[in-house]
Amino acid sequence: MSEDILRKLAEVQKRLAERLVERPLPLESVKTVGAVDVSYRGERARAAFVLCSFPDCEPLISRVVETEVPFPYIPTYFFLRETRPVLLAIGRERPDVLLVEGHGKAHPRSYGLASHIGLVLGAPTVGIAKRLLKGAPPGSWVRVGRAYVSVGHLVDLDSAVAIVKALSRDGYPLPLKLADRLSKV
DNA sequence: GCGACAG
DNA sequence: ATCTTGTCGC
Repeated sequence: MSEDILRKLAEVQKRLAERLVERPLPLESVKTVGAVDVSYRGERARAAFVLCSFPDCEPLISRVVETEVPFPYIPTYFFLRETRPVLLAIGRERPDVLLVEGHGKAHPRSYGLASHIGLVLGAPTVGIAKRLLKGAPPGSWVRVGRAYVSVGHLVDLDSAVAIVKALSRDGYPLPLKLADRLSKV
């Protein structure tokens, strides 16, 4: 992937970031939560989606899909690689809020995978990552157990943190652990 | 040469 | 993420 292309993609990320909306998502309005994670087998990606009740995390629906991944993994351009498998796994399901394995606003250009998925679906998303990215804006994330939480779309950080805290089991959101396990079968 | 490195 | 054995610690 050429430097020129990446430079242009970076500009696209900055432009799309301006369209993200941050607003409260009352816990009382959250009845279901979704989670997506992706694993790899060579050139193939295996994405798993799990729909759970909130906040008790009872699994309601799950789906596992496998697809080609045309893009390599490039830090801060992660969305290029995982958008397709993630969207295929989600299908037509529309949880009240979706947890995505990867950063949201906690990104050098405030536009991680969780932000992109939220914008594409026009649905509330929260970014969850195990490690912090260097250029993340100060105050764009909060640590909940082992997870770094940041806003994706249609939710604010306070709401995102409250939601993740309610789903956290042994230091990590349970729905994501379920999706992670499913993707690795 | 040095630092950074979501998954 | 994935490749991979034993090993340290609670």
